[in-house]
Amino acid sequence: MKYEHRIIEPKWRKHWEEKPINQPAEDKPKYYCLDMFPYPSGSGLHVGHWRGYVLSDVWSRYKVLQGYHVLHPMGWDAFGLPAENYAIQKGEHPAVCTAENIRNFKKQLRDISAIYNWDNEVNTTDPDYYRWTQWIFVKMFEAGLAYEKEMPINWCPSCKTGLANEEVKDGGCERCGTEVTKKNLRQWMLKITAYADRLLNDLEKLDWPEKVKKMQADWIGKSFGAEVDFKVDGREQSIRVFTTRPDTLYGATFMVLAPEHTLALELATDQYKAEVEKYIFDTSMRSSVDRMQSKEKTGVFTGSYVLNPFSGEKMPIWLSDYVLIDYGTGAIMCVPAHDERDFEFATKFGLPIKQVIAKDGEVSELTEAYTEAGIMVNSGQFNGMDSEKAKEVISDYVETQKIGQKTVNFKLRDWVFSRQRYWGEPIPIVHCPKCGPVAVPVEELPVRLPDVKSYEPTGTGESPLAAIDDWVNTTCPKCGGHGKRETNTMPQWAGSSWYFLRYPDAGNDQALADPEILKKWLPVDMYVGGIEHAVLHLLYSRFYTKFLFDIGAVSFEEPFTRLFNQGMIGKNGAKMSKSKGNVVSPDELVENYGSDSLRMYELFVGPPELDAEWDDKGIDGVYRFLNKFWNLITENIGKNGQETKESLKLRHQLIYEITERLNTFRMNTIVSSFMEYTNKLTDYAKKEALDQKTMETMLILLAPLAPHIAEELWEQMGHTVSVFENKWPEYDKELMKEDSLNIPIQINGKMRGMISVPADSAKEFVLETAKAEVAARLEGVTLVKEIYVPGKIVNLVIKE
RNA sequence: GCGGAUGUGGCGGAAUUGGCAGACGCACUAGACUCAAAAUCUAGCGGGAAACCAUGUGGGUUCGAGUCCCACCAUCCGCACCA
Repeated sequence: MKYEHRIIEPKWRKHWEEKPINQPAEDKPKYYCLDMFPYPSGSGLHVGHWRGYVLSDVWSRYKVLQGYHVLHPMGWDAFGLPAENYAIQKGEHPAVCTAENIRNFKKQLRDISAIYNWDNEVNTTDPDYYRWTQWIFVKMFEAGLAYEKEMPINWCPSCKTGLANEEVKDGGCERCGTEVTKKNLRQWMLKITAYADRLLNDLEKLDWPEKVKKMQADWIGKSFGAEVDFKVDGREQSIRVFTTRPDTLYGATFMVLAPEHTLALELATDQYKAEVEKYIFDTSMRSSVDRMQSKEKTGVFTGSYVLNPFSGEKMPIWLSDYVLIDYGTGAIMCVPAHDERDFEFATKFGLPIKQVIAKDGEVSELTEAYTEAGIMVNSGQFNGMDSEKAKEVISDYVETQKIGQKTVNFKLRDWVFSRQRYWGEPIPIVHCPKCGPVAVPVEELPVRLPDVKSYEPTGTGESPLAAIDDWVNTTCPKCGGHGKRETNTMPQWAGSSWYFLRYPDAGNDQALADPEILKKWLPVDMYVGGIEHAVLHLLYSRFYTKFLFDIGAVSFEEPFTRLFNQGMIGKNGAKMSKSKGNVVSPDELVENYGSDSLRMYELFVGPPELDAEWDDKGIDGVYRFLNKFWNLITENIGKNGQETKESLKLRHQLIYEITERLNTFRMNTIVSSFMEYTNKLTDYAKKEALDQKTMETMLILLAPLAPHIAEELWEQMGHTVSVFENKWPEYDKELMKEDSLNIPIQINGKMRGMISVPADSAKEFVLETAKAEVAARLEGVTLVKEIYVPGKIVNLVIKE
């Protein structure tokens, strides 16, 4: 007898839609389980997307059975480049394709019967939604956190838009891989750096994978040190550098400025002017990728000197592109003895190397930079001091001598927030010749995205919106005079940085969400999604949440309490993608095997946090299992089996296995446990019919994984309410115990036999039985030691 | 270069955290059923004739190591001149 997934799955899908399993109740605690929402692409969902969605659905259903009222919503990250590019390619308006794609995605999502709260659906392109995306921007503008700046930014020549630093990977565009160039553009920036410390410090509160926390911490890149002024020889001017190693100040023998440094040209003496000019020009022509790849040091001497405030020595000033203009002060003091890069530079250009830290206080011939801590030498009054201590002492000294100050530096840069593309939220700003940039009053939001004839990117640094004169020209909200609308749009991240706040109160037209409702549901208890957003979406969302906390719009500072990153699914050794032609669509699998089988295979394919290889044959295994399971239960319904010691034991062992593995997110082993125990119970059922309670327990445990089959069998057992009305069963360790134990016997750590003894046997008895079992091997040897680990193993140590 | 993760049969992977390595499944082999095939069922399935050898390699700790420690190799990921 085969189970008919084509009949029972639609039946229960319909049933759950009419009577949701996840009913609110006064006394139920809340649980907010969230998936990273997809952008609705034209190719639909593939089995890789399903993996995360199945995980979160299993988790949600488990939480329902544990008595929580679960919020498990879904929505659409529908603005942005992918949607727009797809629309351009199809020659349809993005709004049209997006709506169509959403319909398709929704149908697919329904097919796994994920218990999404569709009443709470959000769509970032809905004006009722992006009204609040714009509202947040206005609030940031009012707080001085959104500002305009003209500066060289990362520009993708293929996407024809500016990018945030976070969107550049290996010198290429995060979306399309095209090499990023620099372009001088007027930009809207968000001052995420104002939150650097909080974004860093609060990481420790989060139950997130260490890897993601570390990636964010490295991205924020906080380092402690000092800024120190070096007087230019023969001038009144001085140059400020940042260093994390004030302990090496005595060893600074030269200085290097970034070629873009404002003083670079000015410092060049007549003799060196031409060379300096050439170097500055050459550097400006090099691409960032080129600069990144060749680490061979280049540089040029300016002819000028600074004076080392500690040693008093004259230090030549050089220019080199290994010094970055946008970190620290764009100038460094060079200590070749104790910094690898400086050592390389000094060696190449024949600059002096002066050791000021030595391992044991003994100066030695350096063949490479000594970068570790040690004892101070050649450092005047600080000689003999531990260098770690000297960091502190010399920093203090710098401050008291008023030649600098202790400083903290971050790698994090402000967020380039404007995009020169059509399909995004208009930035709600009017440029007034008299008042400057003025925010559109919040009661006039949303600023709707107008229709436009050509929504293709212009590539000029202007967005397509700039071509719509009657939209661009407007009145200044402040003075009523003529003004022009901002024509840049927001990046895709704008809508996704706060969507999790909208779900619990998706229809609210008074605020982004009701504070009381937010208080109830937020923060998100479990957030499931891919690792690719480690420093993009996840950092931006944390920043938005902290800002909204500061203006009193929300009452918590971190949006996602727990994060789980599922691994990617690949095929033929590659990530699934349309271009590689290795995409496996779930639709056919649902049709042929049913959603229960697909769900279980998604779990069974491998440890959820690791990447996995899709095996087309693999789903056969879980399909066979579900058939076996079906047969086992249907054959035992109505047989009136009685509970036995054996069935009670197996039942409690099963509850234990499933519960513990669920709690630790070892989903692949849940499926194997289920298979194992189904095999055991099938053997058992050959002798003795399964009792009611055992069968019911099996169904409740299976329900989160394979809800349709569990629900159907539950009904066939005679129940009239859903299997999800049950409480998750509990196990009793006493009842799990075996009557007899199989104890392996080792001699000198090698397996030599096996005995079976009653579970409560005394040590002496076990050892005697064990020795009798391997008696032949004990003849003529000395027994040195007898080890018995209760219930586990016997090891006899002998000497020949 | 720096940092992190991973490494177990033909394949995906288990191993109660130091105690029977290879659970569970895929693939494969043989048998049953069938005119035949599919499906299903039964049995087998790391290597070796065996003693034994096997968890990337080499050491170490331990009565006992896939698990702990040291060194190395390979693969993947992140960062990449951040002073």
